[in-house]
Amino acid sequence: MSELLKLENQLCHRFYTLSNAFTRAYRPLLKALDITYPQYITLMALWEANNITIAELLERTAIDGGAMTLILKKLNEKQFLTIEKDEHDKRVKRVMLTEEGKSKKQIAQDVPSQMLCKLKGMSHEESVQLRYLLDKLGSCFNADEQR
Amino acid sequence: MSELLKLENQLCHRFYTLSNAFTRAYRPLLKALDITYPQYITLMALWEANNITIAELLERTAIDGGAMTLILKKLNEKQFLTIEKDEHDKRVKRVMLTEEGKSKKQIAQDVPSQMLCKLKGMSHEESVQLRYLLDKLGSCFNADEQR
DNA sequence: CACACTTACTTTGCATGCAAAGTAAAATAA
DNA sequence: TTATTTTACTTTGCATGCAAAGTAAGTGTG
Repeated sequence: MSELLKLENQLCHRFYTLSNAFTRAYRPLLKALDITYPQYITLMALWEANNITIAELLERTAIDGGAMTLILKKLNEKQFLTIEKDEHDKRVKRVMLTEEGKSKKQIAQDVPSQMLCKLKGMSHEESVQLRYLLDKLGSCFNADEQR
Repeated sequence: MSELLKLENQLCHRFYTLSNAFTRAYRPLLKALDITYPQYITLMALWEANNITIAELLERTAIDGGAMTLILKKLNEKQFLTIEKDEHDKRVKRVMLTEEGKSKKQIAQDVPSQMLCKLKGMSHEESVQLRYLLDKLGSCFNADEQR
């Protein structure tokens, strides 16, 4: 019967489903900011560390490089940030939040708590445990990429 | 400093990252079958329950309806399955594996175990615990959608 | 029976994710 | 210094994911 091939037994399918569920759940919350979920991740990275290179942004967000080019283009059009070439190394581009981009952080403050409200079914201990296991799983993939 | 907005603290970002990591990790494993990850999920659903409606397939796989139309078209072109209208209700379409589609299950047997090899960092207990927590988290979203 | 409503899918427009190819510039080697 | 290689990004082609609109075919109502 090959239990191994049952959809119910696939860890990957749970991640697939949950990741999509998160993206859908964030959409209405991000509507006020007029941004998509990957754009939100990008902004979070910048609110934490402004004026970083695109390479650093890719590192922090784990977003695809090709996609990032478009995301930054969108966020630039929306006046959230500017992009400038590094003076010393013209291959490098630096991303900087505009005042407007910085100010959006205030509005975004409510987003995480609103999301947490949707997840009331989980206790604090459980979410801590989940986070631990997710990071452990993540390290498996990272270790794999090292080779 | 708003700890809440730090990328490091976002559960959603872990899911985003891990889900993408899974998709990338599966790609080389699925190359022998010449299918993508969502196509693999679709086939797994059919190997478990053949001759089901598209609605049932959407239910089981949690794949987007619009995407499923294209996925089934691809899998049909690859001779993995056929699609026929239901005799009694012409709105409904039934998906059936071809002999070739069924036979691919044998080749796919190895995929899950190969993936498990990549995740050797986790113990059995941990993966069981992880699965429990993922399902619990999933039920939060499902409960939310009921409204 | 005619009209409104619901279903089961498909189509469309937009935004990624991914691999691979392409480009410009900096670092190295010869 | 010139050729080679490496970097940091961008571009391209293909496959979804998502919301919303569209279509065809049953259902339910009066």
